[in-house]
Amino acid sequence: MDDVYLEQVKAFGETGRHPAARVVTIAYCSLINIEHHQLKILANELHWHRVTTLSDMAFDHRQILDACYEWLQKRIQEHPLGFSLLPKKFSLRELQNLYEAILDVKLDRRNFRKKFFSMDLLEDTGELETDVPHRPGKLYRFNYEKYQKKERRKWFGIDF
Amino acid sequence: MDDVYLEQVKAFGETGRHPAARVVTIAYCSLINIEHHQLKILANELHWHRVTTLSDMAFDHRQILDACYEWLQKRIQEHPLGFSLLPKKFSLRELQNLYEAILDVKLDRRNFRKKFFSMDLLEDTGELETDVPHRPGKLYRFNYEKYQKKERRKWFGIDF
DNA sequence: CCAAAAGTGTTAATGTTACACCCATGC
DNA sequence: GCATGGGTGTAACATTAACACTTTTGG
Repeated sequence: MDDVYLEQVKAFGETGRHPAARVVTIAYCSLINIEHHQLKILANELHWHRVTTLSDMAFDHRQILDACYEWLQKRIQEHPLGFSLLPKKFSLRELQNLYEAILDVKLDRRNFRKKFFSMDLLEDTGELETDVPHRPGKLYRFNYEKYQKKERRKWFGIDF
Repeated sequence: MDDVYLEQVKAFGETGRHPAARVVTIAYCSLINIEHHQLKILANELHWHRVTTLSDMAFDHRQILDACYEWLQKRIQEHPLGFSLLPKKFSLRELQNLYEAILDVKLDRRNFRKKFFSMDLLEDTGELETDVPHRPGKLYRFNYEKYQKKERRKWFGIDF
């Protein structure tokens, strides 16, 4: 695929990963909407899979996948990755669904809202959802520019 | 050096890092007590340096160092790295000094104490500091076993 | 009018920050 | 007895968690 934003997760370079030789793999992770991206290589049994129902993988590939998923769960809590997976204008429900899916938790709707609004990075577009069989939600846009300018504290607090 | 525990920080593989060819570097970070470890290679101008007063570095090595330092500052807040740098039995003052040095912040003594004791991973050895020109502090030991068994929550809270 | 999800506020619990006094040791 | 840093508790504040009712739309 072209034009996908990748972030590096980790390099895997243990001896013995591959039976034939020492192989170093650098794993990257990306959030992409599979509706909007086609796999270019259709050979080699290349498919999309659910993370919950994965068949056996070769070598240490399962470990790599697990490392990526854990990385993602942590990363998305600390950085605004998720928006690349949503349309430019999205409802809070879509955003929450995304977080719930990735983190595999249920979140309180009101507290989720408060949290995001308190970060002050979502802009009301003034538009509403359409074609929903219930009260339409407002559509928001993520303000990347504001996010960039925001000063991030180095100190979060010791906790382990 | 032998026998130092390394943790991987990041791989650097941009094109153009090195003028001659594409070079991939995998950076690792370790906390070691330079009193207890000798540099084995004395050629090649290999020395210890303070991070605060570093001369120019070749290629993108400064970026690598910065990435490592930032990684360390984050990592030490979430994982018990620091103890590898202290003697097995250490005073809380030593521990706090370590955190203050790495994070480059001043911390409140009482709150630091409370924080660590609330994690319930420090064991009182019953011993005291010696040869200090003031009231000696108690010596503690970090309980790695308890730390391992501790269940870590996946969910910390969205914040960016 | 019914179903479905949106929108909203308050309270309790928890965690974090700020801060001051007495104590034990070496000199 | 003085200087130095060790040890401790509390109150204000900030953050998070829990929780229920009204509103808007489509059918």
